[in-house]
Amino acid sequence: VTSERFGDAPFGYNSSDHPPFAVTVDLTVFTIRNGRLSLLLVLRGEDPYAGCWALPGGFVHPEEGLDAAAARKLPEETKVDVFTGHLEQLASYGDPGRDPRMRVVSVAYLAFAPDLPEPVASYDAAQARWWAADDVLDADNGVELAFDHQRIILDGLERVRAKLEYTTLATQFVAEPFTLGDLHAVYVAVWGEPLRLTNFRRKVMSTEGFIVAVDDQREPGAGGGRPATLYRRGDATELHPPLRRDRDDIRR
Amino acid sequence: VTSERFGDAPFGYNSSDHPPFAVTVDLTVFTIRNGRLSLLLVLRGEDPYAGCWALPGGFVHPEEGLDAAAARKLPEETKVDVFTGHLEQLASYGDPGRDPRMRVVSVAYLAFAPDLPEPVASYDAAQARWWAADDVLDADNGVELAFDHQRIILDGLERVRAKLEYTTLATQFVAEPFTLGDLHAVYVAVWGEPLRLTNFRRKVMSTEGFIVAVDDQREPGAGGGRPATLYRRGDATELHPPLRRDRDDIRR
DNA sequence: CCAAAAGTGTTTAAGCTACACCCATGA
DNA sequence: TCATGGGTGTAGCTTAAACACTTTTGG
Repeated sequence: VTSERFGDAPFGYNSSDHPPFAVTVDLTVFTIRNGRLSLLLVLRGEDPYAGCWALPGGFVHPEEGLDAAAARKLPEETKVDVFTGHLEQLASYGDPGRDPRMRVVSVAYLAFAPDLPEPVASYDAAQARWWAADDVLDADNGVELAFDHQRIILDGLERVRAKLEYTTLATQFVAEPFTLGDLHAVYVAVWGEPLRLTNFRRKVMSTEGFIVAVDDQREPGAGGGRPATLYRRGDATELHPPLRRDRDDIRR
Repeated sequence: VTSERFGDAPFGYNSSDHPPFAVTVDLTVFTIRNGRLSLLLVLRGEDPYAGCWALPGGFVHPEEGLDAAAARKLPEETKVDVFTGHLEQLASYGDPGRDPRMRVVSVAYLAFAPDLPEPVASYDAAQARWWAADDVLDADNGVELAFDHQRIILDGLERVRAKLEYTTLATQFVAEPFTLGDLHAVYVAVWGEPLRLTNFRRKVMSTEGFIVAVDDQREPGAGGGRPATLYRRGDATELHPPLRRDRDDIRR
């Protein structure tokens, strides 16, 4: 079938060599909301998986790169004009049967967003919303996920957690300028463990280029308290040595 | 064009929504040969890129998962009956124009192989061979690479180097049983830096489940010397704390 | 003055580096 | 016995965890 699809290619293949696949991008967009690591999901209105929650995404266009497709969908889905944050490829998922309609290979992307407005606009209500990652995965909450998106979300989560260890990407979760307490809250939310602020401060400050102080500026404490120094993101992208989390699954 | 390709899908899309792509897997197979980190390349006989070296790979079959496609190609390309080693997804590459014939998305895989026989069989000579990674990339050696395979190789290389830091995958480069010197040689080859054997030993031994001693067995020294204890791979997969390399590009 | 949040100092433990030294084998 | 590669002990440095303490604001 449809071997003429590539008939104008200089060296004609026939379609049995390269059956056509649909290629999509799926976005795992993470942010911190109310002190919890959260991700954006959209409610499916049509079968398959009508009524289930799914990662935002869409088909890759004919003349568009994979990264470009992800970058195009990102502002659309988060309802912002320009997306400021971090975007990277996560992994690809292409099991036969993952979409009952046809053979689809999905290239998943991982995005780090600073706190964005809840996308529950009037008519859009319940179509797209932020979910706390724990609530999505703790199953008993009745969140049903479409396709193999649970697998993708789990992979994305692990990547986020790992990346905070050895990169400066935590700063992509906070709006500038930010305090050390803000940054600390990101780590606590993502790793879900206490993490002493006092030693955290020392480690962050000792990594040159992680964060830079905004000259002499301060922020009044909310209900009293000493004003914190304000910072913005530095030039560094990797942490050496890394910030380490204790993992239950691995004992030293 | 060819919208009937998916005409039998329960919810008819038209092809403008999901133009067909070809999907391939490309393999970056790494091993240690003569103390150097090496990878398998095949010589292209046809245009495009005839006479250039390329990563082995091929089209994903219609009813085959991505991992399955990579696992199928791996023994074919390395000319072994069963591939023992490590295989994981690396990343996907889908820029328009990366293949001049048609739109191809390639899912690259990364494989760790113990030292395999040189695949230069008689009639096959110069069709596929192991290249030292440095020689492939140092450009002046006249190795021309097909497609965007230089990018893929660079990504694969960085992944190999990083993985030795925090996983036990170095053991996948040596045949069992092996000595601590063998394992040390893997790290030296991959990282390309001295690494003190004496402290390396301590770190490896202190990580429970990294390697386990083969009961009392020893190997005669080649040109004299004390016989080394023999080990096999343990159950552990991750290293805590990691083995750290010093990186030039990043200063603490 | 008190509560609250920010930030510093200090003790102690743990890990890592470097280097000296001992062990077991072949020639 | 010497050369060679395998393996251990240990002193000293560096990093990190824990916790007590000081600073600066609002009420």
